[in-house]
Amino acid sequence: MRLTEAVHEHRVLPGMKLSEDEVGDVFGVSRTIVRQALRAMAHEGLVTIERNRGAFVAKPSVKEAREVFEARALLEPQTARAAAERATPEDVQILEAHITEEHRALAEGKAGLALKLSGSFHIEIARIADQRTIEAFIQQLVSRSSLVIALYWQRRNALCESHAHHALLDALRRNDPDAAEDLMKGHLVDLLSQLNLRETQGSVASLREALLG
Amino acid sequence: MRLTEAVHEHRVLPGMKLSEDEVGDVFGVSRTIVRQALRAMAHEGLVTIERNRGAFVAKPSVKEAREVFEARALLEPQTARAAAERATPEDVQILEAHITEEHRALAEGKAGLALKLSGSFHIEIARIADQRTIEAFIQQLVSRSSLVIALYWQRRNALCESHAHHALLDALRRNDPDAAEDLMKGHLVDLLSQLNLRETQGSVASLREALLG
DNA sequence: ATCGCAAAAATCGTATACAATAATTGCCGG
DNA sequence: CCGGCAATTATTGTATACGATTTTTGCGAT
Repeated sequence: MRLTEAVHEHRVLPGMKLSEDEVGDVFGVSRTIVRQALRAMAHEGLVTIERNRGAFVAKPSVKEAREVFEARALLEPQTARAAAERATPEDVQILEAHITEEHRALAEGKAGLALKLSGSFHIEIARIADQRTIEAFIQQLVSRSSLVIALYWQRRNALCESHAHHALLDALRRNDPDAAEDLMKGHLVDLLSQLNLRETQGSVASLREALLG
Repeated sequence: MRLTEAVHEHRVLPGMKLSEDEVGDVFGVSRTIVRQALRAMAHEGLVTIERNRGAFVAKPSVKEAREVFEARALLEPQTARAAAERATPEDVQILEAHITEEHRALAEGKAGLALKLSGSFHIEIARIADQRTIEAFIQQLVSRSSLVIALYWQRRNALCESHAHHALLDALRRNDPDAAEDLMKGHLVDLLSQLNLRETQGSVASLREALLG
């Protein structure tokens, strides 16, 4: 859904209220549909719903941020290993395209889009590993990581990322499970180390502006 | 929700149709509420929704069954380790109560209830580990495991289970992370080994009967 | 008797209307 | 001038109504 993308691309920020009427107006759909979408997003941890108060973009706590990366540390290295065992040339090609897109987005200054693509790289690896169940979990974790990054990221440059992804791609191309597992583990540690896990409160702008701008 | 419990206790079986009107009648609520619940259950993999056809209790394929246990194998041993590091006497007491209830349910011939309690034992361990994110994943996996068991279980006796849970409880009581991790790993392997992962098609009885009986 | 097609019934998807709850505003008293 | 209470406004929760799609049923032809 487009609202999910807006969250992934940091066009709507944690804490922002997602009024049912307002979202419905923006997308030209009824509240029924909006409610469905919001509840689905709540299930993935992207929004929190407070009874009789409405839906808000989730603001992961520091503890939750750590939990997300701990869960990723349990799931992704092993998944990268399995992916390296199974990766075909077609898979490698798809991942290459992903990285290319990611670079282009960065070059065009679209940091939000680049972040979203960077996340889908991880999801694609789970798909290559042929683990749909784990893939769904990783998708959730990547989504929530995006919120964590919106809240706790220190640097503004995401250059380090692309290097790690390149190295992972190489390991998959060589069908080298050990390398893939280690690289993924290191990559996650790197990501976590670049977070500033202290309390901050993000600013909340206008929803309509963020979606239409 | 009560419908979720009915699935966990094998009172409604995989493949059974969950008509919105019928479920609404049984519980005395509107279709709106039923739809919310069904969509939530679909998100957890308990039911599958086919557009314009309705919701059905999910029938995990053999591949999906394997995936569920592979995911559990990635998450639960580490979680048991963490739980063993943190377990307090109160935690141990809660788990003991769980096992007692489980035994009583078995003694009373309520196999479905015993199965549900056996699942909540695993979830409780994640709670003790203080990992809410992973806890939510394990909850999903336990739910889906219940469906897998309904479809692929061979023996009718679940006695082996209680022994494994006892041993795990001991490891937690002794705050022995290594033992907890190994025991959990072995427990999951045992569970998987008792499944007959060949295609079967379960019989589907009447919904209203199953819920009200 | 069986297959195919058409009409009827049932069921789901979406929109809208009404009720319940929370947030806001304005007023009054201190 | 400030704080608290009441009425108003806004927003969500739930039910219901209508349209779309699918499934079933019944009839007729082969």
